[in-house]
Amino acid sequence: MTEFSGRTDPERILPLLWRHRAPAAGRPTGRPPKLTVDAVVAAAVALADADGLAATSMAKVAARLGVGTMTLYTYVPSRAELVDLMVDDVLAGRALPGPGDPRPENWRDQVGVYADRTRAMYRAHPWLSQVTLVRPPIGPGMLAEREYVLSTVSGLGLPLHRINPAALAITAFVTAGARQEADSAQLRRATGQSDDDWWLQRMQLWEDWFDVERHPAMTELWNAGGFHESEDAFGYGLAVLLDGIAADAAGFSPA
Amino acid sequence: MTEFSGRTDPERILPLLWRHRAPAAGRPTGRPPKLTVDAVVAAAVALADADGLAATSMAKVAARLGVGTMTLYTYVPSRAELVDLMVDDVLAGRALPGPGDPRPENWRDQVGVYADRTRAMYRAHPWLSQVTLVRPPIGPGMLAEREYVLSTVSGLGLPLHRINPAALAITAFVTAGARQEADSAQLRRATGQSDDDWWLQRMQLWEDWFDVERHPAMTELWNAGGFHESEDAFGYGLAVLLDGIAADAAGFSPA
DNA sequence: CCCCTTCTCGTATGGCCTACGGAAACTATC
DNA sequence: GATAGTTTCCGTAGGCCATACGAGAAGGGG
Repeated sequence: MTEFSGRTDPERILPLLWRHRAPAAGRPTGRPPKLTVDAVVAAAVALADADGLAATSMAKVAARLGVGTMTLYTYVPSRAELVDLMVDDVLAGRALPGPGDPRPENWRDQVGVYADRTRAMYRAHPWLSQVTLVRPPIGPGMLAEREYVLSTVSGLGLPLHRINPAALAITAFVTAGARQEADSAQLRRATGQSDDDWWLQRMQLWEDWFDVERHPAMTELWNAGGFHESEDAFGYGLAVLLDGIAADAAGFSPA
Repeated sequence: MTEFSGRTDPERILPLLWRHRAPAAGRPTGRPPKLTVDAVVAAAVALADADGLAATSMAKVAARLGVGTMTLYTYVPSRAELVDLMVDDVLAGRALPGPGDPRPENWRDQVGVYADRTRAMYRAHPWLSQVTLVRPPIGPGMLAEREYVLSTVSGLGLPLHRINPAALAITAFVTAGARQEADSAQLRRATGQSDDDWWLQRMQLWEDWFDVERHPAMTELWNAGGFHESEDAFGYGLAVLLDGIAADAAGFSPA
């Protein structure tokens, strides 16, 4: 099941995301902490990378750090906040070019940088596909992403009310592809079977169940070999999506 | 966390998906069953619709049917198979036009039918967004979807190796949108708070954290009002994606 | 040496899936 | 009507999970 980010108290999670410590005015001190928030997040990310998000229980993260389970609750209000912190951490890890940083000139290549790094992020942290991002952690990583993608489409000449939709469409498509790849990798690990083997195993039973009459388009494409030598669907889809956005923008430029 | 479909033994799940009973040759009979597979699946879907997939435990499904928990294991090998059956059931529930059934003439409208019914499906069954479909149940519902989407792009004149990628890109984009909407609906239910309220609550803390210098494109678009009167991102994105596919196909047609 | 503050973490509760195996319910046969 | 054969029903038990609560430990400042 998907973990739901975005259920966390903003007054508590925002200072954590931006790593603002409490003012600590009189600093009365007390027992010194064994850990830091960063150490907890890093251990959780490492565990999730290795064993998946379901295996990233509070008990296992604590064990990896050599402390008792309940100690974690000193650093993080609950597991939900920990997941938010993990997510923004890896989002920021893409290190997308900020304002003033060097980037490709062509806007399509700029989108390419975003797509490549996002795919790499999901490959390194496939558990990310288990966390919905409809209410994302409002942290540095998430804001850097929005800034970068918006900056790539801002100069195209789109009308004002289409700039954000275009950026969101690009993000949605890129993320969908990266998530499918991540889910695939996790299944391969969990089952020891590749996607190709999985489909092959089912193809052997294909003729028992497949009704040619009800699926003429599939059958025709199959017989013509159209499933075998397919182009990469996400590369193709992103290319034509960008074509469509560019054509839309061109319609508003002076001819 | 996402539930992983596609981990199920094909020899057991395929007959269930297609509802082929064992031959029952000598039919020795025995104690008559209280339930059917369909009844179990229907109860599980109803429960998931109402309370979400996490709340759809074997114990709760059994309770809803008035039987002991372990009784369910007579009908389905495990919870994983039950989820597969639930998924194919609701996929088939879209009742997409099959070969010979009436459908819009224009291919864009045909895709529109697919998009609208898929969105409606995710609205009715938001738990679907928790199940990855990279190894989907090979059942009637899933095959009907592939057949329909492929049939809409088959007549465009695309080269053979781009027909399936185009169909997959459409599915990926439509599904990504529907899933975001579903996640949003689930969060609204779980928290009692709409997305707008959620963002508003965080906007109030915006100035404490947001650095204008690092986010010039966002800032400019915000000040110009580009976030307020935004067009629907998924409607816009699907339109330009189809534009891009059509333009690609036109490049192969005789001029 | 004591107080104050902070961090540490054992225990306990209520849930989850499902392996196992005995009891129950039905038909067919004698 | 008894018995055998077959199938379905389901209680129990074990090993996971998050986290509320509160007692005790470990520092600094006086």
